Amino acid sequence: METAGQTRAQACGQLPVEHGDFVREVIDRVGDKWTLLVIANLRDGPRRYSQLQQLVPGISQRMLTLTLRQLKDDGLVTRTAYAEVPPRVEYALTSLGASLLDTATALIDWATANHAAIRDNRLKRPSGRA
Amino acid sequence: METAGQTRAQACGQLPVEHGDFVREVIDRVGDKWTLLVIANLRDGPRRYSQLQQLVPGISQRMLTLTLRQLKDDGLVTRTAYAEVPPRVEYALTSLGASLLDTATALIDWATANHAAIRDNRLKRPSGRA
DNA sequence: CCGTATCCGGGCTGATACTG
DNA sequence: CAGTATCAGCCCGGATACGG
Repeated sequence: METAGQTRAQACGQLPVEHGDFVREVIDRVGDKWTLLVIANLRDGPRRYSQLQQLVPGISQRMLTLTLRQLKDDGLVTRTAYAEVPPRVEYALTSLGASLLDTATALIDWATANHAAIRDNRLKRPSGRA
Repeated sequence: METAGQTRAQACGQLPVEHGDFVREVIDRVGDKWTLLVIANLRDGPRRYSQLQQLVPGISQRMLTLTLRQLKDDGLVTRTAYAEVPPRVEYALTSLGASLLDTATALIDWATANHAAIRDNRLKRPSGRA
């Protein structure tokens, strides 16, 4: 289907924004409330469930589980369960997940660098915002 | 809450993922359904309202307006209305918006390059997902 | 320790209709 | 052309309680 489609899409030097469908599908995933943060926290290697819960401040068990499962289903992380007495489960990025890590990091960096400016602007130009 | 607790959480040259708050606030904005696509479509210069509506396939008037207004409030785009007989309004990226463009483009590129792989993985490893 | 299941509310979203 | 207004639906996401 799209194996060759995307190749020629950007042949003109433009961004392949035209396939809003694919992009939105992925952005919707990546751009949801926690995914990016979880991925970013796996940058330094495998993490345990409880570790991630601490690393991502406000996340609930439900959301962590859901995010992790989704990530695993999408092939971005691996899940390894050790059948030990105190159960231990580790999550790690796959190569696919790692490839997203760069972009994710960039986005987080941008957010960190510019969130103050955004807030500032938002206060200055109230055009009906809540 | 976590007002002071997270501030000193890092300090070792790591990514500032610890400020999940700011990051999430921005990611939530940027990562919503349409923002990224709209921004990407402003890469080549100012666009008119109706142009954007065509450029972003499935977007509704409501969502385009909302996204645009939000973007304007956040200082990522400018809105210029020309008092002409057929009303004309143009939207353009600010420097702040342009600085996000790089990252946005990277994310879109990633999505374009890997959406097939993700779909593939999703079909192969059903752990309860559709 | 690592999840899962259920309840439930809020906000985002789309469709439609109307205005300057 | 470029919005605004309203309504109804759906999914996200948090809290809680329970299972392996």
